[in-house]
Amino acid sequence: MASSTVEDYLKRIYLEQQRSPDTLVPMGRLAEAVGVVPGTATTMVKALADSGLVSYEPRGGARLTRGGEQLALHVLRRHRLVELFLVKVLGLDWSEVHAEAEELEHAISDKVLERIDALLDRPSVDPHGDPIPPAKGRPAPASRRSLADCERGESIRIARVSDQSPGFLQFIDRCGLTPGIVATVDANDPQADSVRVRPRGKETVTLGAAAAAKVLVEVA
Amino acid sequence: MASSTVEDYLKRIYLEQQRSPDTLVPMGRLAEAVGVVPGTATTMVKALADSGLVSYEPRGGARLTRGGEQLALHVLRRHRLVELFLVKVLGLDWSEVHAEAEELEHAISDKVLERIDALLDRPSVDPHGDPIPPAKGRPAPASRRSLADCERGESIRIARVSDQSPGFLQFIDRCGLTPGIVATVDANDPQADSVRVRPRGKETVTLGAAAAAKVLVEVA
DNA sequence: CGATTGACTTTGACTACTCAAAATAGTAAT
DNA sequence: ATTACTATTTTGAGTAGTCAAAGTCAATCG
Ligand SMILES: [Mn+2]
Ligand SMILES: [Mn+2]
Ligand SMILES: [Mn+2]
Ligand SMILES: [Mn+2]
Repeated sequence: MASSTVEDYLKRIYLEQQRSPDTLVPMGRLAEAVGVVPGTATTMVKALADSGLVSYEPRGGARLTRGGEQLALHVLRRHRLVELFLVKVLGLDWSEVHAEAEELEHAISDKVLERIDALLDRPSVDPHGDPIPPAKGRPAPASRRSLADCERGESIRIARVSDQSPGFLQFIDRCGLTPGIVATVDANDPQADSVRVRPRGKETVTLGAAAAAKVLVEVA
Repeated sequence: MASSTVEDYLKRIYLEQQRSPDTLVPMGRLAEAVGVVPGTATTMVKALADSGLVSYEPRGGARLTRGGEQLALHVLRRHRLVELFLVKVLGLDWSEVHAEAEELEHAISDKVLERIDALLDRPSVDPHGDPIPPAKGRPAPASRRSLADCERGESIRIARVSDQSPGFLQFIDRCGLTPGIVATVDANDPQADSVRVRPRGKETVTLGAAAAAKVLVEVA
């Protein structure tokens, strides 16, 4: 059985790998993501390599093996199903479920997970729009296009919000830019470093480029 | 924050204390209950004593302090609410929820616990008939009288089953002796070391004294 | 080329938890 | 009052995970 520490490392490596595919995840990045000092990450990754869960190149970085990826996806599946469950069944706010799921993802058995999946009617995305990995196999690739990449006049649908911090999620909520919503891009001025967007039926909002980059979209 | 290990020790001490009130819990008993060797329990209990959660008398045993008891009750509340939740909301069998709750009891936040409590409509007993400790204060004292203590002809109600092992619970289920059921005692022969009992609307069943002692009752 | 810099690795130490096995202290029996 | 038995405690060692700080590597820059 993988400890919850190991599960968190694998999940983190997976997510970092998604952000820049075909590259090794450097130890500094991983340490930052997991919340430890770099030396700790090095030590841990060497142990993971010994268990065959990652491959490790000294001074290069780490990459998940097939086995490590499967485990990471299983953790991610638990995390995201739990998040959706907390929102849909227990009525928590989408801004607070990430922290809850961070613990619960390690305590849910396969049996309970299956019940949750059934109760939610086999959902495919979590409250933040992130794809829920299937019980086996890889998840559908998620949108990589953000509001910051949109042209003026485009009509798009909000797909995911890639920042889990409660404050940002609450802000997005107030703007009405939650996943699923259709919106039109009123302006995108690189010089002004900002994007103006109008969610259907709501008022126009202006986001700085950094914020806009955290809101992923798909064609409406 | 108390680790899950600490939480389990405290819970175990509490439960052993319930079984024989006004006595210290000896280290052998505690070690057995927690699933470690006696030396480990001694070490741990000394650490708990240093944190003020238990009082410890060498070669006597341990007892919870007020603080330790509160923590133990909080863990027990989570454990039992989770059990009921798993049965009522996710449809698991009462014979399997104990093992699940053993993990989940350490991962549930106060907020989630409150939602579960509300969703279940502030229940007072878990699927095995054990009282759910209130958010603050002590739980109602549970019945201590067992089927083995009943007289022939008595009409009683099954209150709790004090053995959480799946096999025993499934057996009890088949007999129809689940908590809440009313039954009449057909015979209780100390010589035969067995009790015959007839659950309302079901067939008479015969239990050995040891099994009967694990089925707690109250006046019907 | 050599020096500087910044990321990475190594080392040593610490906390939390555990077991095996030896030492000890009561208790019970001779 | 010894002796024997049993529960408990102590000791020594090991695993998992972590940090601080010192050491190393390699890329970059003068
Ligand atoms: Mn986690
Ligand atoms: Mn999410
Ligand atoms: Mn537990
Ligand atoms: Mn129970």
